Amino acid sequence: MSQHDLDRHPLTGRFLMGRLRHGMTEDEKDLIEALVEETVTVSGPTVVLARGVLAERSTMLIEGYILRTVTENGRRYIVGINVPGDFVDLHSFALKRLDHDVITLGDARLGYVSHRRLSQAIRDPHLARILWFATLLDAAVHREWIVKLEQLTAVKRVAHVFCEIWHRLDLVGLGRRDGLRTPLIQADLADMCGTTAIHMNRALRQLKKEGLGEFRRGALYVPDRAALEGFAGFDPTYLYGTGELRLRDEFDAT
Amino acid sequence: MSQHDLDRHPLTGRFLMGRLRHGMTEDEKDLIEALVEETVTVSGPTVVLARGVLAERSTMLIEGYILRTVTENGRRYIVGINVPGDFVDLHSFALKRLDHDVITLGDARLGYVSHRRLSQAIRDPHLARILWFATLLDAAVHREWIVKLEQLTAVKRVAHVFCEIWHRLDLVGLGRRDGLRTPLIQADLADMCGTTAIHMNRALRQLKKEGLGEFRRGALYVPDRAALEGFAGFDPTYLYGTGELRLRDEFDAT
DNA sequence: CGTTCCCTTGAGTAGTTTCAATACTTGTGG
DNA sequence: CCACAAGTATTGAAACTACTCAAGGGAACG
Repeated sequence: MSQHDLDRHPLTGRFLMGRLRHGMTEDEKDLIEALVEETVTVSGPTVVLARGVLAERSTMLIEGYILRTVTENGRRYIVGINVPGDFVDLHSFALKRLDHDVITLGDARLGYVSHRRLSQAIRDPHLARILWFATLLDAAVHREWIVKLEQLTAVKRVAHVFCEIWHRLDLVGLGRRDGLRTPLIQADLADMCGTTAIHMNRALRQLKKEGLGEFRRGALYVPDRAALEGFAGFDPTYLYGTGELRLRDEFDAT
Repeated sequence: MSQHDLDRHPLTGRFLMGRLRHGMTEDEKDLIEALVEETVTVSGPTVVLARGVLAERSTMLIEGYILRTVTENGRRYIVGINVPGDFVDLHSFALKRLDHDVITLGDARLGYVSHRRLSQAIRDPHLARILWFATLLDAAVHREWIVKLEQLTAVKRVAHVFCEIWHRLDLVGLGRRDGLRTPLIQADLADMCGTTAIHMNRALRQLKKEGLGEFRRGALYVPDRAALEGFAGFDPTYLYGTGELRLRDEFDAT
């Protein structure tokens, strides 16, 4: 089903895959694919869009990972992570200047979309709502992070982060069976979970000790996915791909 | 300046006040005011929109406060608070079903806007971008909460919450000189800061001891606002009302 | 005048941070 | 191919922060 989609839309074929993509027409998919004016491949940490800089384009993440970070008092905090198919800074189209930095992690392939073209595209109200929806998905993920930071200890937080990344990879057809591979290091996980790298190290050890997962240089090996998700209290509903919140035909109704 | 605006737009006159409102034409303001089909006054906790329920209208908060909550394992977590002028569940227009509950706090006045009318309204691309912007502001606030939960101890978290509410009230012309009055109780503050009511009680005592602010039955008295903001590490830039991120003429340019 | 909701306090336990020090890994230049 | 440097991962001990359980106090409202 989605292989044809990926062949036809090699740059944006994962955009909203598993979510609203089934509600998009072929014309709309083609149009979004055509929005990408230029693609680049980068390696190592590259700033896609820095806080406070006037944005004139947005970026589709085609391959690789991206972090959204805030630096305060010399320390870095991570407020989100992106996987392929994410229109990572689409919100800069309306905000114009972001409150955070958008930075690649490891090797990544990016597609640039000028705001001029986006302005044209949103003249179609249906397409506008699809793009709007995509930015609101980010906000839903933010809320889940807030809940989990309010609720969980460090061990469970990192377990939840793993579950989320894994599920998001699944949604766009990149999930593996036994875990995940990312360029993340322990310090990154710490910055995502609001803890120190030292404590994160102990948290990972505990995960391993309890047989929930083993993290070794960016790769997580999970013997029992359900056990990990249960431990973290992970419920993928907030990702709007499965479960009660998933969009059905209502979207076009009103 | 804004008094005339409030007279002319008694229901929606605070919408985006201090932010993008200066970039709206009189026609647009009138149009938004006319979106409100019905207003209601409620007292006590009232569910504006519950998680998972198909939304067919959105709600403008005209007076009072609203909380966004998530209930998990029998415990409530607060992921955001709204003040007058907030289009509290505008995001339900694109999401259709929310991942969280939207609940009034104390007495409140609400204005309902049907999604049918919103669909009409966003045929105007400029208006669509204004509404889009409003929902992205929420996301920016979410990110700040994430950073602060990752960064701060309970005492500083609650101080930050106070600073945020105060500043947001200022933006819509409702800020007081000496602090703020809300229907919040200590348990609410605890649920916002990811701590227990007992610990919140001790945190508030410490705030008082250090002369930063005294919280008594919903009212906060602050002798030195700058001291409180410094203590919390509060920087209002993320609210997009002042500072480097504030929207200038760029919005209409592209 | 009692009930209910909200606030307060103490003591013991669990989770996290900090500082200091030590290993392991990977890539680079000699 | 080895030695080194830089980045990453690991460990221990003491101090701090927050949680839980248990109990009591105070104000508001019928």
